Amino acid sequence: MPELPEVEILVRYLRPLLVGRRIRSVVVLRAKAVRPSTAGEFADAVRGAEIRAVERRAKYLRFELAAVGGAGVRVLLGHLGMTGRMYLQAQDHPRARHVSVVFGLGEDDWVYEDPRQFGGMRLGEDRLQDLGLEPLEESTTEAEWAARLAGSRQPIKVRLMDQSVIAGLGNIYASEALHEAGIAPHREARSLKGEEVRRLRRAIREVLEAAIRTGSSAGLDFAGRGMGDGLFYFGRSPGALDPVEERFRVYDREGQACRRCSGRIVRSVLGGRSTYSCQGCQR
DNA sequence: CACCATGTTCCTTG
DNA sequence: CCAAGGAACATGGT
Repeated sequence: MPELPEVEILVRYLRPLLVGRRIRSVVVLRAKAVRPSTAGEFADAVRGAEIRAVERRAKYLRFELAAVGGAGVRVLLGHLGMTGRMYLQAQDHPRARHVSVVFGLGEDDWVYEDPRQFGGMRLGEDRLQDLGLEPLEESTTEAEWAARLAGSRQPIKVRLMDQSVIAGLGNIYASEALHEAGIAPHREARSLKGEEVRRLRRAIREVLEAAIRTGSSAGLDFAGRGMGDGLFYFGRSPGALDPVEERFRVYDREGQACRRCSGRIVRSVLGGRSTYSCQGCQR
């Protein structure tokens, strides 16, 4: 479930369910999920704390925990990797196969599940240190964006996926944003004109906001057995439109026609990742 | 069996 | 120092 919009949607779902609750128990089923802490250290640090805030930074979930005595605030970061999910469910509910950590909240459990185990939870917020611009942050300036892209000979798409440059875009939305901006993904970052940087910045914002809107209004089933598109956990009724087809303009649409110009959508590989773009309207 | 997958980190090579 | 490429992580879908 992992790029910025999916994390934002998850944070909005979790926040009202978690803020004000106390973590009564912690069960670490996969030690790897809480590295570098040991399972014991992690559980001891979190048990008894009250959840004060649930936020997002880039693709990270950020939880503020207040210790029992109200002493200090501790930060817990979550990253979903490629397949991580989080949800609340009744305490006596049968546990899914790849659950990594269960936080007991009393009536129900806050569950972190991750089949591929590329994600994890960790104490402290060191990981936020080297992140680049937050794309939806209004206060970032045109000049900051331009400076981040100037000078680099890397393909613009690779640059967009570098979390120390702009934080939160992943493989899907990098392709989508470049299509929206009409810029070819293989272009050298430093070759973009001021006007193109402006367009790209706006396109990124639009694509991310549109994805958040779509997910927010989709009636997602966070705890369900994902039978949907692998991004959101839609239950899809037979004959219903494919949500991927509806939401993406280029991603995973190789060989199909562009909805904007009818050009061919092609797949290429940049930075080792599948990249989709329209031959007609991206240059 | 082969290949692909929303991410990040580490290592090697140039 | 930068950049590029590959492998690794672990599991599931087609």
